Amino acid sequence: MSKGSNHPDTKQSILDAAEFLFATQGFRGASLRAITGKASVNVAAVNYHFGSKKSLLKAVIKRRILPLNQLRRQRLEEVRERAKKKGRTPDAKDILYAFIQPTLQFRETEPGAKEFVTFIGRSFADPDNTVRKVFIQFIKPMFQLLQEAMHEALPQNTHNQIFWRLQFTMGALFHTMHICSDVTMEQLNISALDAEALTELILPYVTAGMKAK
Amino acid sequence: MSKGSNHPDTKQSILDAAEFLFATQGFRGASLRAITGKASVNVAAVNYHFGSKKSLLKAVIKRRILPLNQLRRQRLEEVRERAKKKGRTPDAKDILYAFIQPTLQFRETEPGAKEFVTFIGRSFADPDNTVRKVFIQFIKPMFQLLQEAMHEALPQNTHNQIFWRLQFTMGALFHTMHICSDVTMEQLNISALDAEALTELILPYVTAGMKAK
DNA sequence: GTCTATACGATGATAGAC
DNA sequence: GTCTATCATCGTATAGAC
Repeated sequence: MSKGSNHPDTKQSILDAAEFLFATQGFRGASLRAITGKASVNVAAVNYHFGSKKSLLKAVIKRRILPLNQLRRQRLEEVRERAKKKGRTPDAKDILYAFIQPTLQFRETEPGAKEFVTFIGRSFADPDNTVRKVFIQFIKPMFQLLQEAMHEALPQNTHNQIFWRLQFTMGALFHTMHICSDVTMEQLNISALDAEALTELILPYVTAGMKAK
Repeated sequence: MSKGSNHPDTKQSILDAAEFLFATQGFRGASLRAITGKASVNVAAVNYHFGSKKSLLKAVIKRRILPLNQLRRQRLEEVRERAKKKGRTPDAKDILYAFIQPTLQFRETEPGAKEFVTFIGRSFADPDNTVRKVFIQFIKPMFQLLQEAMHEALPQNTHNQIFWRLQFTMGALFHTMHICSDVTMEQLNISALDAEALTELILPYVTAGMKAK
């Protein structure tokens, strides 16, 4: 029997290993050799299946973020529809919940998702331009949707104000997401919290922030 | 005359170049060759003057953060003293202003500080453990001071609540700091704001967040 | 088609001779 | 202080085995 061949699905193994290592070591810090080593496949397998390290990054992000974005979009639409039926403007808190809850809940849905959440929490601040670009590409349409919905909820606020306050909200959320990585929790001496507890902590904060003054 | 010798201060030149490149390319992305090239000194000068790349990082951070932390500490003390004299508890907004205003203002104090602010905004989320560790080491005592002051301002809130809300605040602030880098501003199509405008935007948000419910 | 072994050229940090 | 050598490690390309 050979060393590590006959994988049920090589691509999947690579994606899983890459997701974990990107999250813990960063895009630059995770070498293809480390990734393929963890996945027990050959070094060249990445280039065969994905073409390049950059394309692998895109695949890692895409696999998780497309379903996540769809869920967030659907939740947002529900909030807007419900408000419309009542002839009212949507509530800021409901909009924020529709975006934040699926994000934090996602950690607990399937194995590996935890690492992914840490990773995207860091991506926006990643020093590597490649990572930031790919990430912004996926978050941008979601952010614009959020902006529109929030403008309906807070019509008295200027576009500029809503834009920046949503940025602050993203900052708080991303920070929470990457702080919840095992390594960082240890460095800061925090005990673990589940998605529900985290949501209950962050939601009043960001809602009050958005509605301030 | 030789190519690049006879620097007024080699160490200073290296620190400046490293600060800029760490901020724009990240710790891993900025090679010693790029740093010494930008500083017009020999490749080996870093190892001669600082010992290693890691020690250079510490020096870069230390140079700016020690005076910044002292200023923040002093501002915080002033707020607490002023409240004590009046026989009242300090106001949450004043505490947050004492921490945030010097941070954002710092960008405009001296050349190079702008890059530094971007850099520390990113450091907390840096995938490289080295960077995170050094950064946490410098921010931790400041955070604890903030926590104490905030507990005086909001005695009805639990320690856990104050801890997390301050984390959200840090998230919003850090995100703002690294978003204000020239590259990211371009990627997001935002126009530049000065420290005063930014402070006026973020302060109501984080204050309302801290006081929520 | 899928996967492995191996090699290539570039670039990384650092150390020793001067 | 500088110059140069060293040695590890990077992403990627290729040739061939199953």
